[in-house]
Amino acid sequence: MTISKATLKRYPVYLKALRKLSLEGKTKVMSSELAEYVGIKSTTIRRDFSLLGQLGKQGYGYDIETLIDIFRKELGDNYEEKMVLIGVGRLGTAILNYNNWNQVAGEIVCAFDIQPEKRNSEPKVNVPVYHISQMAEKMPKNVQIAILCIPSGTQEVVDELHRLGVKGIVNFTREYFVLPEGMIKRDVDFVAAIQELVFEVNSMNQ
Amino acid sequence: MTISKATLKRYPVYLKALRKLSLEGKTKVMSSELAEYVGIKSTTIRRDFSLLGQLGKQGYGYDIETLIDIFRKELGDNYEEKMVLIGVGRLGTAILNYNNWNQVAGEIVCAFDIQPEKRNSEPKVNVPVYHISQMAEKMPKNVQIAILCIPSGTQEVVDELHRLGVKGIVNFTREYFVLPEGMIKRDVDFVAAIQELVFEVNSMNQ
DNA sequence: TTAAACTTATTAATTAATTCACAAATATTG
DNA sequence: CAATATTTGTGAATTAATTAATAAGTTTAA
Repeated sequence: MTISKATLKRYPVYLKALRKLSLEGKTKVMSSELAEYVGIKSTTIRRDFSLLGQLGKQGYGYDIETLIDIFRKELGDNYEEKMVLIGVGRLGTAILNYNNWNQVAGEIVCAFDIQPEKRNSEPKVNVPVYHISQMAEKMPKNVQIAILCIPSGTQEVVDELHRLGVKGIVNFTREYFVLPEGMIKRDVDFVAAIQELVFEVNSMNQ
Repeated sequence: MTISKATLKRYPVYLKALRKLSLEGKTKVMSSELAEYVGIKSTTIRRDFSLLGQLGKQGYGYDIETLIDIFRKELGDNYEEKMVLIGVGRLGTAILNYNNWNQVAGEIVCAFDIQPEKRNSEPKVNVPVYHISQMAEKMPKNVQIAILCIPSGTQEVVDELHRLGVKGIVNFTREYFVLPEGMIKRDVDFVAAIQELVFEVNSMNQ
């Protein structure tokens, strides 16, 4: 069975909401309740959930802890995915630190930059930083995901990552690049998000 | 005429690619060429473009500068949207600086934080920072969009923004909050992006 | 100048995603 | 314990988005 892209995008949203509800002391939730919480129709939620099994109980609802466990498993909390970060600038550093706070889908094990000495001397940088030209030698085994925070030279880096067997890219760069066959990426582009929002807000006005 | 959500999300992608092409010295582009570049089917591209008018010429293609002009106008480069940023931590500071680099859909005019004195003394913070309790007094006129980078207390801030007439939120927080009626938001959640990617990469493997 | 080769724009067809409607199961109440 | 009220899970129907097919306009080359 294959889960649709649209559904896949909603799972992290559900997990986030369920954690919040759990923190508030709730132990069960109905699809209609969750629907109001996350702004997704209850019937869509039930459909999405049902793809992972019969998670609920008729006349009752869903047990929050059970759901969280299932989503954690599905979304990777238990995969302990090893990741690398490329480009330890302000944004890259923000992400490295962010990584410590929360329950994330794995951990960043090392980073690459064109100024490794400088980066390594910064107290906020909490993983070893190697020169970007040493990716082939220094890339740890079984790294499937790279987080890209460099302002330029993206294509070369992506091609090298591909050669080294990296499968997925979380892309913070604004540069365009061609994604090699067999790789997957997710863009995290807040400038694009702002542009969309400006467009929508202004078309809402008139 | 109303443009679909899916199309709206692609416009910033096109703009980004067109700028890159322009920078490379190209002056015209065919939909099939652009398709390969951005990984979107050419027919989808033509359909998306056609919603904004007859932008191309049969047998020729599209003039890149014309397209860029049109997208800039549509996406807000010319709106000079005034925005505020809330939460001047590592991530917030990264965004403030990011804002300087690129052509963005407007500018961040001021920020709010719980430690305004500290933030104002940091050299990298290039806009005035006010205490978050002073939003009502210090919020500039005509701010429609707020960028949210706070780790907690989100709901209260969002409700206050709503009262102050802010229409759109670019949400970097991971906390869940209920979006007040009439507001729009865009989530920029790289943890969610990673989780999706982990899920997809691992289901790709087997 | 004309015909062949292209490329967009748009109608029609297809595929993907969402929502409806209701059966099946559970909980609650008198 | 029986009857009623809930709430999930899922086929069927609907709506949204993408892709195919092709008509109409441009360019190029002989």
